Amino acid sequence: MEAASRAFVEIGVHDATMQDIAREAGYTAASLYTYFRSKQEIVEAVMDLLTAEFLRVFEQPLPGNLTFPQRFEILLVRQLELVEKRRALMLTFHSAEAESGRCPGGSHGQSFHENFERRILGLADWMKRNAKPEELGGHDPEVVARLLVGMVFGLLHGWVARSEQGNLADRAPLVRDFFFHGVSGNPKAGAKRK
Amino acid sequence: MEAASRAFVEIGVHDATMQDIAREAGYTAASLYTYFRSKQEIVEAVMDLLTAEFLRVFEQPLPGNLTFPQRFEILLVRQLELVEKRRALMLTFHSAEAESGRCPGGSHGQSFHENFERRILGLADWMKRNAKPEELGGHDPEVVARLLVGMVFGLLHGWVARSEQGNLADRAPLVRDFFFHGVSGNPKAGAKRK
Amino acid sequence: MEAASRAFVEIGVHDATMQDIAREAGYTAASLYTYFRSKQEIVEAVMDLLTAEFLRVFEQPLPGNLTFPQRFEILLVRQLELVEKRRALMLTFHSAEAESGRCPGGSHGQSFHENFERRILGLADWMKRNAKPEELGGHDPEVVARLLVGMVFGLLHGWVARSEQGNLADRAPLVRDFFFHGVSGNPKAGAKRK
Amino acid sequence: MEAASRAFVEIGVHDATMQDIAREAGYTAASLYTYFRSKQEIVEAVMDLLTAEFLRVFEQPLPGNLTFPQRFEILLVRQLELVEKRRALMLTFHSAEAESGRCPGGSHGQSFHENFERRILGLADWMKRNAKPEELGGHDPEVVARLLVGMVFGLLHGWVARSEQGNLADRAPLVRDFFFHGVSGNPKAGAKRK
DNA sequence: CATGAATGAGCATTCATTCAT
DNA sequence: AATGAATGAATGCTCATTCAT
Repeated sequence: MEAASRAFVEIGVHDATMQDIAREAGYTAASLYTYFRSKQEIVEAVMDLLTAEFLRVFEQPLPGNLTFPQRFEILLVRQLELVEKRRALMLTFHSAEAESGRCPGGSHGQSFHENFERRILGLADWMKRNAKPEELGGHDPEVVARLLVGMVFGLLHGWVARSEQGNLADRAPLVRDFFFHGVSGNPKAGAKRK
Repeated sequence: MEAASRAFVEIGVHDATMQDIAREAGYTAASLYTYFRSKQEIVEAVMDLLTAEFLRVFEQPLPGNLTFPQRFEILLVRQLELVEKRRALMLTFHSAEAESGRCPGGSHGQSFHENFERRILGLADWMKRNAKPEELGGHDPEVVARLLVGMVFGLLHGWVARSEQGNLADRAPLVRDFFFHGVSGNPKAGAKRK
Repeated sequence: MEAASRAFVEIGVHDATMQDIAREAGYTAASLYTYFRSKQEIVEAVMDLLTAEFLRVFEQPLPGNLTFPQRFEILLVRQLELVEKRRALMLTFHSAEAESGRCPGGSHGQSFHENFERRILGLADWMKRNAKPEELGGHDPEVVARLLVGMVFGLLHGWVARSEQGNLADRAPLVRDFFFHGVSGNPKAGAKRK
Repeated sequence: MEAASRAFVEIGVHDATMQDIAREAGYTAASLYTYFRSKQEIVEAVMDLLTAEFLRVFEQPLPGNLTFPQRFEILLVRQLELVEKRRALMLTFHSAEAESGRCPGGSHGQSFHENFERRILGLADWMKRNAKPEELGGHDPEVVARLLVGMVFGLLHGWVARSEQGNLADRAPLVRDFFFHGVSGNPKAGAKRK
């Protein structure tokens, strides 16, 4: 699966052939079928692995006596670090989602779509456990999660598009401020941004 | 190109064959080559069309005597309406981005990636023209645009994932509030949301 | 047909499309069908034209009071000049002969093969009319013609292969000597060659 | 490659499809790609094989104490036997030379043209090693080789055109005489030909 | 006479997958 | 467990040819 990830990143999920994956793994294509029933199964396994990494972050323990904004920032940094670490793979999957069209037969398992949703629901769940409703401004946690994941996706996209240097995680304060106060900024803290 | 859009949506950008596109258009595959040099050219033409639609919104005139938040909301509604109208196509393209791998040669024209960026830059430009820097909280307009487009993407994703009923444009107030004040909500207006 | 010749030379008989020929002629492909029933017919027409040029040389009058070797040299120069003038086309056709395989149906008319033979038979006929049997050493005129045309083909090939400068016709004395005396040279004249 | 040769002969180099070659070989078309990267590669491999056969003849040892004419005749017989054995394939290739037009890029490897030249140069080399300059009448060995190969080509052409019976090798004495003495014949031996 | 538009028939090539060894 | 060999099923693209205008 590590090898497959590399192949997907370098060649693209769809364009990577079984040969490519096998070469990366040091096997022949035929051998892959000892471990996976199909290419689709490999794709899904790699996707699942990635999603699992994200979900695991939501379950990592946090220091007990923190406020929601403090816990939020820690989570955000962890997520951004993970995004950064897996950025190539994430973008690759973002590009392969509908590859198989509208699920002919509806049977091809975990699409990227589904994985994206699982990540959002995981975050929404974390929100429910870590924030009181009024700390989310009364918003539906799932919607909030959706907006946040979207924002991170937007950042990721720009980060890659411009081959930006520096850590994506450095953007955490920006995202945190935006998340809590929007463009109006933190009125209590006063405006002091880049 | 209308036919191609339909085929892409139904079958997926990659899986749609020239036969599929042609059938949808009432032609044979060979005929398509009278108008496009390759399948890739069709894909790019459709992408460009979609991007052009978005960019056009940024140039539509707005009533003169409006505040930035008011102008913002109008733009947001227009964008959301467009997203809604083209939702299937957008999701399809979101899934086909890296299809050709890591751009061997870097020459295959307008990828989805590029189109996504053009949309963000178009929005950033609109921000510069319509908001004073302090109205964006001093943030870089491009970053703000990126976050906003990301949020909309997140909403679109959920909307489709759950085959949500109702207009996506109905979410405009939600996004507006979130954009200006984050989860903390509009302190002046008081918190009274669903 | 001039345009077709150009297209054949530049692109190859098989690879030249009707579009190519038409472009060269200043027409559209469809228009060609006003004058020729098929591409095959164009190919044959061009071939025939070339063969006719060769055959015409065999009918050009020669000064009356010349010896066979003298007449031979004049003919040779004329042939070589023609070969030189049409060298590109000749080589092109040499490359397209069996293109259509073993004549499926046997109906596709004048192949290059046939044209090659017509040229040989024309030369054999000229030999019969211009040389007494003993002047050909008692050889069958057709065989002699075949050997001679072969030699010229060999020269042409090398001439093109090495982009040789100078006139091919300059080789006439060489070929004449070889034709009459082989490598042993003209015993009467003594050996004085390059 | 044996199968490819058969297919080329029967159907023509260009018209033979991968299917044809595969069928002849008892495989499917896809299987051919296990051994050759493209059809062009097959063509070149078969050409090379043929050329190699010819070149090998030039390296076969000859009895030591023979005169040049005697060695020449032995070589000639061997060449003619090879031409006879491979006649169909040779004629097929003679027809496929310029198939790819004027070598766009000039890189498509061994064309027939090149193979033809290699054969001539091989013969020229043999001449240099086996004949004293005066035995070639002072002629450039390459030119002599070119003329000789041309003559053989002319004979081959006629042999096939008329589906001639009998061995092509039987013509060796004819070619030898012509090569050494031209149409004037061997003055020492007196004229006694068919 | 000329052509834009359209197409049927092909063709080289790719690739996930199978299976005997 | 591993693979060399093989393939069925596609797929993008080409091109000679037709025909209504």
